[in-house]
Amino acid sequence: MPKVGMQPIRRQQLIEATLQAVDQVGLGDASIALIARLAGVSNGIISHYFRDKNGLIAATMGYIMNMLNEGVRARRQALTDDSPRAHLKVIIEGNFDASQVNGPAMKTWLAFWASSMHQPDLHRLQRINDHRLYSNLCCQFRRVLPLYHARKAARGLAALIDGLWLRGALSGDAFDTDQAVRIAYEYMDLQLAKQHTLGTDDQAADPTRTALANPAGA
Amino acid sequence: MPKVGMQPIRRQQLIEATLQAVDQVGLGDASIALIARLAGVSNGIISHYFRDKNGLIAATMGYIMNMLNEGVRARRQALTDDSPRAHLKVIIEGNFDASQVNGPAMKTWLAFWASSMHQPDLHRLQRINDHRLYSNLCCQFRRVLPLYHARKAARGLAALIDGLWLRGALSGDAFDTDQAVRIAYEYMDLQLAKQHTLGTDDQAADPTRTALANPAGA
Amino acid sequence: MPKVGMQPIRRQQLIEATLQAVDQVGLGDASIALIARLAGVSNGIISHYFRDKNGLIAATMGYIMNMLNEGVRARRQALTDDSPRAHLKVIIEGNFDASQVNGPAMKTWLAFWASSMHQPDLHRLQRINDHRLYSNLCCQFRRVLPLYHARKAARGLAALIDGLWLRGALSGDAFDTDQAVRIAYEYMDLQLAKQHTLGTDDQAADPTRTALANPAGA
Amino acid sequence: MPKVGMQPIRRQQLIEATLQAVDQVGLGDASIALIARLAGVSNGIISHYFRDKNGLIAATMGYIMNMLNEGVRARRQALTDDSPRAHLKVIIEGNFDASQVNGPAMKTWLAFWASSMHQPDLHRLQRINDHRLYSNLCCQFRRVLPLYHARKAARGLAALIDGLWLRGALSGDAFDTDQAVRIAYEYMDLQLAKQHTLGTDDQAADPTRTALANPAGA
DNA sequence: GATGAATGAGTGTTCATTCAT
DNA sequence: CATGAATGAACACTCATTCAT
Repeated sequence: MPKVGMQPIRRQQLIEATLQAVDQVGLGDASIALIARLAGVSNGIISHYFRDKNGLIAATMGYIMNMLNEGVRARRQALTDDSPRAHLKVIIEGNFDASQVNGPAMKTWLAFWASSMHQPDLHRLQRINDHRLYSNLCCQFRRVLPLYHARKAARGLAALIDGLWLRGALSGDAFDTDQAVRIAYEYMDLQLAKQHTLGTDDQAADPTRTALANPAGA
Repeated sequence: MPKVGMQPIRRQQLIEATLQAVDQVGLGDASIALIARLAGVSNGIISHYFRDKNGLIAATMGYIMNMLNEGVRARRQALTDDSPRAHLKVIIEGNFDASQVNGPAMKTWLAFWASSMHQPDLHRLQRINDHRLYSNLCCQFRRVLPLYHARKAARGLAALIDGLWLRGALSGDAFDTDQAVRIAYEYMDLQLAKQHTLGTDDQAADPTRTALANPAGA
Repeated sequence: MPKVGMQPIRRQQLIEATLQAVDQVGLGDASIALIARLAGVSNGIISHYFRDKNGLIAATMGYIMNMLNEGVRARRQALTDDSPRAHLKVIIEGNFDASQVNGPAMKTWLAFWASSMHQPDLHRLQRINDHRLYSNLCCQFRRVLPLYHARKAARGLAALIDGLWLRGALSGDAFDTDQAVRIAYEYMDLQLAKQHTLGTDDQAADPTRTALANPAGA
Repeated sequence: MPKVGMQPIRRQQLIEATLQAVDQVGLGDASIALIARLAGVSNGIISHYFRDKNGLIAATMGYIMNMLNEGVRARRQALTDDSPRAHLKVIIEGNFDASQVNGPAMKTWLAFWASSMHQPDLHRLQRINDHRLYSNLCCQFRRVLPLYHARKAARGLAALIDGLWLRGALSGDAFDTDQAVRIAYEYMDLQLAKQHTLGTDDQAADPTRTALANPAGA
């Protein structure tokens, strides 16, 4: 029963079977045979749609990352308030979206991270994604904070988001999204509060720049 | 060249070879044959000292975790200042100890996390370790903060530490320990600063308890 | 050279290679690699058709047992005489059929028996087969003998058949089918001869029943 | 704690551990390590007392066979009646002695038979034992039967004894010694009864000789 | 487009054997 | 005598991949 236009359907079918397989047995034991069985297709078809197993895994990660970005994008579009705080909240919430805190997604992320340490193509994907979070956060903080502090705040908030996600994923219990979001909000607010004491003048506020501009310490 | 009393030497030798192998090719591709070759011993010896591959991996993780705990313990012992802030700094620094931010350790941690999602024994090890960090932090925050805030601060700082570590590990660049420590210190200080506005009286300070005690909002 | 519909061909091919391997080196040393080599296929194909080595061995035993049953069935079908004696002769002859007294079959049976002591699935197969011989014999003896004597005759003849087969197999020499059949016939006839002195009335003929019916010895 | 005169003790200790191991996991899985553990000694000692594993197994079989012969010998010594029937009963009973119908012995016999098909030294041991039973039976039958009939009776009774033993061993249930002995006795008596119709004159009684002497059938 | 037969290298693991202590 | 450390080949089994149909 060969059909035309099956490509996107089959691809989606196989990606979802991959997530299911990783959820059940982990990436290491998610064999082509298991994935094909879960998808209800033959082994051979995978190489037809995704060159090889790595291709399928990369596509699966791309799918999850796309879900993440979509979650943020959709929330941003629904936004009426254009304040930095509103935008930051959107980013935080998007990172704890239901699409990211379910079993298959969490297990796949962890496996992906481990693999990215040894597979250049996955590592590239990983860096892009990591940078996007930092960049989005930094961009918003920058609207109210001097560059140095915006960067530090963005680094901190990105790490806090990832850390909350990580500890939630590893706990084995259901993910407590509310608690995670609350902690992230608080950090965001503490950073935003600096705007009232610092201004946005970069040079005055950046201790490293001052130090570098005055190497003699005079 | 069989000798008696080789057990501790061989075990250490094999654990180090495992770290080396994981560093080079990842846990998934760290075969018994590769580890044995790196250790300069035969394949068969591994089952002699560690029942099977899982035993070796569990022992390797135990070794890394022990290094982490030792790093904190040693710093704490060298402490002259008994303040919560000093203790918290020790915990933060210990978590970014050189033994934890090198390639082999970082790759092993990531692989361990991914595996712990599907191996009950590793998961148990993982939960113990996660809880230790939280518990240590909470214990110190509790000395100056009401319980609710101490818990929240501990959860936040634990997540921030893990997140900073994670993003540093995944970056692929050399780990910027100073930057990580600085961001963690700042979070710690922001949380400790609450002690001047909150006191340590639990019930007054806990918003959830207040809300519950006053459900009608009167 | 992958083809469709190869399953029955390959299965038969592999079963015959297994018999050949057992004949050459014994079941203990009949490795997957050897069997595959004898069959002229790759190692991996075995798990494709028979889950694992046990599956192949069970299938091989099933094949031999089927040959045995077929041997009896075919002889029975060719029968014009419906007497118990004729049927018993058929069973005896079937058990010394050429398919059962050749090297591969004899060695496989012996190995199977030894294995059946520790493998529940093989043991079940073994019991079914053992019971079939007894049951078939008993059924025929029952037509002319009281139940108690029919059972005893069937037990004896089954044991004699198996014992003749066993000693023939272990001797190392070519199997002397004629001698074995002659001895079994004689036992059969000695048992059948009882019909003229006993009748077929169960209760009168069964010494155990008589004893039980008359416990006081009156 | 090296002692003198340990040899026979250690050998016996290891043979019993071998029987225990075969009973528990079968000969195929009875590793040196397991046997040594069951005996409470080190792996290496086995090669000290029995060249290698085959040596241990051969010694174990020799031990069981010796038990069998001892069982017959002891019963014969206790005999007051010197009749052929009494001697035959002794042989039958000895073959169903408690030392031969327990789990370890039955499993070891079966494994031994299977191995004897491919190991010349075990095969030799096996033939000697098989022949001894036949020879003992034949010797007694010969006292009252012509040679041809004595041989046939001995072959039949040997087969019946082995077959009863085999089916009992394979059944998985407790061995019903009484039933087996009863069936064997009956066969023995049926054969002995021929003495009243045949006499002991070989030539008159042997149908094959008669046939050969009279090839024309006149 | 889709199947599943077939491959063969690679895996973890077991194990009899050796031998320095 | 006795130990147990060490070896390394052999094992069953898995798996991504290929390809004729």
